[in-house]
Amino acid sequence: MIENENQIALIKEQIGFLFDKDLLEEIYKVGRLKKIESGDIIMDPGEEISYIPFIIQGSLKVSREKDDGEELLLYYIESGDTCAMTLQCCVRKSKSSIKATAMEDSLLLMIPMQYMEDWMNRHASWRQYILESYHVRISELMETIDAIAFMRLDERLDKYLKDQAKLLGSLEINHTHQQIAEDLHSSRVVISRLLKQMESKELIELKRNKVILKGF
DNA sequence: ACATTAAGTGATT
DNA sequence: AATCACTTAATGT
Repeated sequence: MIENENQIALIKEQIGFLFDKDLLEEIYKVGRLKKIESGDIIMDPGEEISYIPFIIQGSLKVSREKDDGEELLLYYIESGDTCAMTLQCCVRKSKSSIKATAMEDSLLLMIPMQYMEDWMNRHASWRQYILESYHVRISELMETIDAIAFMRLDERLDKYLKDQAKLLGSLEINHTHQQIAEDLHSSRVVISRLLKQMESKELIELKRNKVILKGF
């Protein structure tokens, strides 16, 4: 049960417009808030899922992961979003096949999944939200598939940096070359070289653990 | 000062 | 574009 005035105000502000009043009341009743820190893993492949997470504040990165730890970034989710893969898991009562990591300190609203079906039947705004959410997610998946299939790695890297900056609202990206390589499913050496190239074109500035975008 | 981790580079496939 | 092998630079203890 969420009773704190400030928390309710915050939820209302971030996702209130998505749902009708009755549903919001129910959300306050059964939901609970969870703070997570940058880098925390929210969901791991194979994990049973018993709640649906909504992002109230911050952002998560959703990636596919092989058993040997190799990764590929699928898309990001931010405030007002939920994770489509989670929804799918709830319906089919299957296990997660993706990994979600916090990109910054974030706040999640957790809804136990047993309400899913009931709300689908009783609340039009919930139905619509879920449908819309699938739609957006699929579009984003398409975009990353296009990027992998049709873009050269240097273009992908450029897009990656810009996406990252936009999402975090900062031109300073605090990632190591290794982490960037993992997101793009490439190797550290290759990323280092491409970044070096961009630096010599004065597009970016390189520091340890940091990439600074210039002039966008 | 030393160890550890991140980043840079030439050569090879 | 990836991998290897090695160097150099930055940072923590």
